[in-house]
Amino acid sequence: MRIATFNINGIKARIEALPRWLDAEKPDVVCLQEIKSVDEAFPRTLFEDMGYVVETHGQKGFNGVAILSRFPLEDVVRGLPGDDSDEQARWIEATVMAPRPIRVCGLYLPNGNPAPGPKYEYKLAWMARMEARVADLLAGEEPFLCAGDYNVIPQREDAAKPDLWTEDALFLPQTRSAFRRLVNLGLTDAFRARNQAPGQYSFWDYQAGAWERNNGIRIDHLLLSPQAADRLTGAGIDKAVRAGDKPSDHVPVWITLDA
DNA sequence: ATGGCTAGGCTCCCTAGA
Repeated sequence: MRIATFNINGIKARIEALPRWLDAEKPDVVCLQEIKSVDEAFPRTLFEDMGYVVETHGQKGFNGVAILSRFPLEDVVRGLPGDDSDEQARWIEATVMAPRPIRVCGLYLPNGNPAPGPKYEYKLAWMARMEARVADLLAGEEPFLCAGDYNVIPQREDAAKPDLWTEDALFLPQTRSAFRRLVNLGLTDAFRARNQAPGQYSFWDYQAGAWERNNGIRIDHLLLSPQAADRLTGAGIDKAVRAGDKPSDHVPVWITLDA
């Protein structure tokens, strides 16, 4: 089973590129971020006609997450628990009813720039809430994963020019520390478990020829619970998608699981 | 002093992204 995460940077803008990639790679489950659409405007029938079940958690203009799945989705939760006043659509979770079911959490973690400031405080608070949610899920000792745009560069080798990011909310020590706390609860960074080579990125800025110079960062991650990691058979980044027509600034990152 | 572009709002410039 192949499970992917893809920040599409707008469903309307990716109305051709997303189906093109789905046709080519045929992932079983996809967590989408930055759909930038309300639920009613999401072109769900396009994906239903391709054999996917569609669950969205959108909002007007910005943010917005969704899950596409070839298997039924059950027990859908929209919004990250822990703060009823949070109106940003950045979290959706559901149980994928594959032969061996797995809980999938799709997330779009706040960017946090400029730091310091209220946006950075929101990012850190959001990460603390996610840590609490993950701790709850771990207590269940069931397979689950958290897939999405974390807006976190975990290590120097995850950026082409790490020294340019030292003051950035994606790479500040507090950000990386919060990410480590999450991982150290007992999750596995699936891509790094399978591939230790540097220079492998999931985002390239539209500006300044970042793609042409391979000036990228690795910020899209799939973190696996122990019971999910037991089944991990592969992981990769669909880098070529960035060179396609009208690309997102992110590319899909995927894993394969046993059965 | 500086984000070299892209996307969406309800626009003819603004916010936001990373």
